[in-house]
Amino acid sequence: MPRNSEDVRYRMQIAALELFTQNGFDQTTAAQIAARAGVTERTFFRHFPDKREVLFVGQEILSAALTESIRQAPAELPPIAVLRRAFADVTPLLEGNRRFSEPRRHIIAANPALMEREVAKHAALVGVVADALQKRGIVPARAAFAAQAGLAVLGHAVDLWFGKSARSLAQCLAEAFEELDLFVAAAGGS
Amino acid sequence: MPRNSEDVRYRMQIAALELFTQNGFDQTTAAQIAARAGVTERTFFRHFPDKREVLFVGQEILSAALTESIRQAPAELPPIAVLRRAFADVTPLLEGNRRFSEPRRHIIAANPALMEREVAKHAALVGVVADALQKRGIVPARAAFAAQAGLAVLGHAVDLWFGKSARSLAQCLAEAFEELDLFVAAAGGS
DNA sequence: TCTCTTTATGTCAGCCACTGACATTATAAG
DNA sequence: CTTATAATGTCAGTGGCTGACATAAAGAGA
Repeated sequence: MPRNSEDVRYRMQIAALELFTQNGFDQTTAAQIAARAGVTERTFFRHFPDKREVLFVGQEILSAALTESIRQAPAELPPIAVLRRAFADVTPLLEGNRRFSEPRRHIIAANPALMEREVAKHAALVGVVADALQKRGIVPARAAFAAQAGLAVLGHAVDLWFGKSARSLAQCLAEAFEELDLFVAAAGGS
Repeated sequence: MPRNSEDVRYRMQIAALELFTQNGFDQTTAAQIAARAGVTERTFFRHFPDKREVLFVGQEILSAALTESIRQAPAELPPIAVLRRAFADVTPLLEGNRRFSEPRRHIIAANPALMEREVAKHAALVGVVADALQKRGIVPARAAFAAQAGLAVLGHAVDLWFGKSARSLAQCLAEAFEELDLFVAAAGGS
């Protein structure tokens, strides 16, 4: 019965990426994005609660995927191993989205309001992951800490991946976890 | 030569707190705040870059005070001790602002857009503190970690302080640091 | 093929956050 | 009592975002 709503949504995301890259976020109006996608401004705001959110829809998919992987992990695994596994599980998802997430990064980094939203989304993701760990019986404080540290590692891995190297995301993840190990080992000193 | 600009700014902050508490953030217009302070909407936006910011001006003072205390701390102190000292230094500042920070908390907690700003400000504060620690010769990774952990302790202390107890902020800080010690000691197990 | 129903979209009016440009006041220095 | 300076007032305008109602697309059933 419904129209092809997914398609419209996708076209608006693409249009937004193009326009934001060309002219910047502030210089692009919601009406322009909608027009390029062949719809009306009103339709834009029916799909996205605000103009910024057109850049952050993928985050929820990642959030759900991580939660699911954590839920299904073997019961005997310690928190860090659970996260390692979860990150490996979402690797294809992240790799498939690189085309979009790379310009997205530049757009966000260039705009304070978008940085604000990004930070908030990150905090929310940390909370979701911490909750998922808690449901495995891990005490809240340790779950929160593991979530924070784990997502820091994931973020670092993605940073490496977006660097000019040709390494795969899986390799970058392995490197990032190794750096964490080195850091923890070195901290034994003081 | 200038008019009493500080006074106007202060009146707008008070007016905003009152109106936000009474009617909520979204239901209060910038023009209403300005009118209650005896000025124009335009003047409001000359003092605050946006409507939310009227609730976040104190943050910069705290940020500056912390940075200064960290800079002046004895060279031999380890990061956590530096932060402990800095938090003690800003205790009177925080205690003097309790009248405002308490309603502020409720207003912010009730509004997602304000929570977003709060999270961003917190992240910025962590960055500033980490920088200040770095300038004392602490390596970036450890400085960032100490800043994050330290501000978590401070936040927890303030949470305790805002609880229904009659404890002083200094007492709450001591308790929060003790909890950190216990947590670290317990983590020795795994 | 023709309804009929459901859902997405179009249209329109309107509020409010925020800004630029220029005029006007208050304050303190002389 | 001037006068220079910084703060405020005034006004018009843009754009984000919303509610209400009308319209169009697409599938289900006759």
